[in-house]
Amino acid sequence: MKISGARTSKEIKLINEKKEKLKSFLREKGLKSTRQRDVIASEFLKTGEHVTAEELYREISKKYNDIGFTTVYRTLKLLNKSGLATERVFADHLTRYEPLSADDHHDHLICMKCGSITEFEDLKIERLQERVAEEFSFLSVSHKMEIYGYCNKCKDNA
Amino acid sequence: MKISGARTSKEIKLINEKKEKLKSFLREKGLKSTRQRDVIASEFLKTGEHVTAEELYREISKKYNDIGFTTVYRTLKLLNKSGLATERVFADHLTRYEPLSADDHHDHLICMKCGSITEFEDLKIERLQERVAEEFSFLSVSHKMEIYGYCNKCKDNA
DNA sequence: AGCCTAATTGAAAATGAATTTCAATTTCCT
DNA sequence: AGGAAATTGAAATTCATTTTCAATTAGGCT
Repeated sequence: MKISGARTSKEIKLINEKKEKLKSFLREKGLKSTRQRDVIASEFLKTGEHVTAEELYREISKKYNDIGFTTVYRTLKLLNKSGLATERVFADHLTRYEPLSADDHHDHLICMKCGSITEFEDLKIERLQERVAEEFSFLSVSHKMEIYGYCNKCKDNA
Repeated sequence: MKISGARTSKEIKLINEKKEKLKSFLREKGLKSTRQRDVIASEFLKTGEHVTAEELYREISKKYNDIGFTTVYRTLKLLNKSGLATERVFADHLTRYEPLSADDHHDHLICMKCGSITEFEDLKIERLQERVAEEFSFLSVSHKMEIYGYCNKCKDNA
């Protein structure tokens, strides 16, 4: 999990934009900006990965000892509602969150041995999905696609 | 849930073939054929739907009052291992099972309002998925794809 | 700056699906 | 039929998720 480390100024700018978006969302809904929400959003946006509430909580606990699991859990739900995160459930049944940008529609390759999750995006597949939905007169809102198997590292040992 | 009702002789034949396949699997593994397993497999294969263990248990309870939930649960796991069922988790986090034929690779359209699940199959998408896997030197075993949105009935009321 | 109300926090409890335990029962091999 | 091994089902357990509730905090309003 990539929590900290060097970051380009572009990445930092994006994160700050997202944090502003969260603040607007809170103001709009009459909710409050708190230190906890700020810390959790920052750490979450920095990970860029598919974290569970538990994982993010443990990571945050290393730096802050006064932020509880429940708050991390609730803040992730909040980020989801505000459009900054998506909630996903893979085959292990755990709820994972990942930062979401408006125009990003990626899918996942999931290694059944080491559990690594690799993202990919394929516009042709997207278009075919839209066509399928049309065919069934279905109004598509979102989709998910996962390919399960063995990653490059694990397939040799399997 | 389509549990009973008129069935073509072709459907009946297919179900019987699958039940034979289960028996071979049990024999092969040194496991036992029991009345419960037979009833559960029959009812499950007849549904042809995406049932949870709970749903199938309730359905079976209408006819049989001596088959427990645990046995239904365990038999579904067994059917999964024997290749007669697949286990799937959709966005509601529940584990669902559906009868599986060797050459059937379908995906799902899931209505976010009424919860209806429609199957579809698209060979072009399949091929593109394989191509993506190759690109990442990933050995693909299975995939799942779900399109979430509103079905024909629900989209008008939404 | 202080007040006040509503929102937030976090520990603990509750929920609920999935899984395991265990004693009684059943299968099926010999 | 006899016996070892597998199966069953009720109940207990596990574990992630969600809710509860009393104490705390944010931020609009004087």
